[in-house]
Amino acid sequence: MHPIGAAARMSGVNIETIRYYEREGIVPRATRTPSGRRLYAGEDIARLRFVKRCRDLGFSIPDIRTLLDLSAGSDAPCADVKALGERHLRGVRRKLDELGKLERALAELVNRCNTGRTDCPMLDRLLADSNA
Amino acid sequence: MHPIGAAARMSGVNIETIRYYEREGIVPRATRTPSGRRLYAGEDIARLRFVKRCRDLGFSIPDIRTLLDLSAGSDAPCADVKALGERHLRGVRRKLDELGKLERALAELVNRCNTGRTDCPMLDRLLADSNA
DNA sequence: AGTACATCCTGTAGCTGCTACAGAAGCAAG
DNA sequence: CTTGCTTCTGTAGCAGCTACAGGATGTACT
Repeated sequence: MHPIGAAARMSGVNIETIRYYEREGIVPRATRTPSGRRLYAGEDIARLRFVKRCRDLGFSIPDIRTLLDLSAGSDAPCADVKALGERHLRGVRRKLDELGKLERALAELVNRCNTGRTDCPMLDRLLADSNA
Repeated sequence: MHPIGAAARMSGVNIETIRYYEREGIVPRATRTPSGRRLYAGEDIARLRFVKRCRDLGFSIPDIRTLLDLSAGSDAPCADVKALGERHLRGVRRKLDELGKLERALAELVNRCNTGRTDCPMLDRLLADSNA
């Protein structure tokens, strides 16, 4: 059984975030020492690591709750997990697309800027009356 | 002079957000009718549109403040604008890169999932002890 | 004049997912 | 027994809005 600092190091989730997850019920309330300090067993740390990996993949907290529920159920949840993953993937791809467009627009604006001139093409564009 | 609803339609910034921008000092306090309603002139709406375009390009509120200051100054700020744009562009590219990695990792996980099996490769991966 | 309805006002609270304190207490080593 | 690290609870803050509540105002129609 490890105190929260060790659990943080082992899971990669920082201390404050672990406490936050506990408050939110993403991880169960940790057992406590008589003085009230949290203690984590291997499976608790595994769960933290699971949450961390999901977060690193961009899953939202509600999605992670669902994934945890699915992983706890005894039936075969692969279809549900896959569906959730695909939905999330579509969201990621949409964002990627939007960010790509944004990058191109921004790069074009910045490229127009030839330092040393009095007027600024980028500002002019941003200030323009129309959207054309 | 237009009331806030018209200003919102014309600028593409929604009403609550306009009020928020005023509170935050991103746009100056609008003139009021005797009864206290906001009135917007053409230049006010242009400023809102400027802010909107910057937001659409992903600039932060503090950055937009800077851009507004630069556009208000009488000297040639193109170098500064360009520098700010490039800094932001680097951030966008970094995000794009991270999101791309995430997309690949997620796609790989989802692809492993062949519905209909009892175990779920994606869950297994997320639950695994190691990071390998 | 009355009335129905849209628009607007201020002020405050909520969203996401943490992060950062403050102030107090416990714990381990020398 | 003191020093210094860790942990505790509870609360507030971040970004950038968005969504009320509860009230006032404006406008159009009868």
